[in-house]
Amino acid sequence: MIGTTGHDPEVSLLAVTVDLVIFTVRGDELHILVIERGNAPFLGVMALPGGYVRPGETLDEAAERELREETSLDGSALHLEQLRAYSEPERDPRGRVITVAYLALGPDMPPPVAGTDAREAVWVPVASILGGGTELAFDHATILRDALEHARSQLEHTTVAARFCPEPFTVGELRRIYEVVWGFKLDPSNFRRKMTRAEAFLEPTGEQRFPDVGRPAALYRRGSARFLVPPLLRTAASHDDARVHPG
Amino acid sequence: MIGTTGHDPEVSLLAVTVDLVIFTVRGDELHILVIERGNAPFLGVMALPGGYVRPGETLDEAAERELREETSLDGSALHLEQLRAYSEPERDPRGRVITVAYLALGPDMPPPVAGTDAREAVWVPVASILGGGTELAFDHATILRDALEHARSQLEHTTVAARFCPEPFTVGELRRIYEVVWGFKLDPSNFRRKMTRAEAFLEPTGEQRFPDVGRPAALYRRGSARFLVPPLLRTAASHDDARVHPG
DNA sequence: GCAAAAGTGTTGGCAGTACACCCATGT
DNA sequence: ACATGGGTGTACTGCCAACACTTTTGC
Repeated sequence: MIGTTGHDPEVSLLAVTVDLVIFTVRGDELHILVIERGNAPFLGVMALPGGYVRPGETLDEAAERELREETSLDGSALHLEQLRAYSEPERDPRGRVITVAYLALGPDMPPPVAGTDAREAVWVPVASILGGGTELAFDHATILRDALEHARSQLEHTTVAARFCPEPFTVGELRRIYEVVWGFKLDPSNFRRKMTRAEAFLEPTGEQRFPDVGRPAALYRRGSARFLVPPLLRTAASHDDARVHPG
Repeated sequence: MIGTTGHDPEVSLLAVTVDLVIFTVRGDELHILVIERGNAPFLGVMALPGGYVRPGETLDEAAERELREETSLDGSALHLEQLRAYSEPERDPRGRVITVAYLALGPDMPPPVAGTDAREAVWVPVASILGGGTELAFDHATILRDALEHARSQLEHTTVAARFCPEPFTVGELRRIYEVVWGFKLDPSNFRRKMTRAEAFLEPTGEQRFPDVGRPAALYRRGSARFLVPPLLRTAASHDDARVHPG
């Protein structure tokens, strides 16, 4: 059915963009990097950073390029991963544009650069977007919801949570990442047991950090493992109460 | 950095295709549907079914259309899910073509249609491709590997395995799906316990099936649940061997 | 024909493990 | 206040045994 001529298929060309969902943990809230649009449509509305894929580059390269432009951090410092493609014909009022969404996780970063291009980038709490306090352009709210669920799931089975922590870090800091992303408290004792028993997840430095208050905490670096075995599952029991973000 | 004119961004248009990894279980082997290419490049080489995305349709619609054309089954009978995009500039020798891969799971289907278009579709054991016995065009072998790993992971956490079974089906048939896709034996007792206890996974019909040999088995239909809680994990212990009972 | 064996599905029990929950202690 | 460590009861699961139901085989 493709190519009714039987010779040259009816190749339709599409505009392709990449859009980035860049998560970080600031304070006790999950944040995402958004830009204020400087052009129509959605002039002045917040949107995910992104841009068109250039002829010679892969999608991964385009995502890394956009990430560098927005955060002035090289991709090696962050976890960057393709999410999925979004292709609703009406998702962009200018015409047919499909986008490939990427998920990026990183430690709390320096204030985003705003000088190199006309767009102003800001960190916004994810809760204020999902709660309706901040609108996102296009279908970017849908992409954000998918990215959040994917990130929450990734924390169960992989070691990416450590990418949120500047090295070296304590077990308590890593636990706070889980609590902020998942939205509920974890038992410190059980968490420590699982994390330290997981093979090649946490690599002890032998040093300690002395906080303003409380017992000193052992410091760790990221290990070589990419998967967390056994996984740390979000069980039904975990959701009981103790929401980090009530209301 | 996008749009050096500051007004009209340098929009590059790309050819976009969808490619389908259609899995089914035939006998005791996992099979995939492939077509023999009728045009250059890779003339005569096996490839994943797929085709160009048309201007008005979403990627999902394009994937469903290709699926219908190749299997003469509507999408409602199969599980169809987007995998990810592949975008290496050199993946297609004709020029820049990015593809979005889809994963389809379904019961053993009627012989694929070969008359409507010039392409001949055949079921091939996955093992013969991964083992090197059958070559695939483009980067389709990579896509297949990714799809297989994704399918294996999906069986752990979701109820998609039941999509391989024509209704009604027995617990033993469902267990064989897991064994074939994962490649090792499962304990019948434990498997039954987990599956029947999972909420809304298996819906008893009250009927029985009388096999050629052995005790009659209770028949079930797919329940409404989409996720399998608690998950059925591929633990290290499960990989022991292909034997049910050691010794 | 009848008994035994073989093959598959189903049920239940036992033991080891993992985890949620709680408590204790160090700094 | 927080990190760390340990202990206990419960739930889950791997392993195993027994039983149920049917067909096939042997005599």
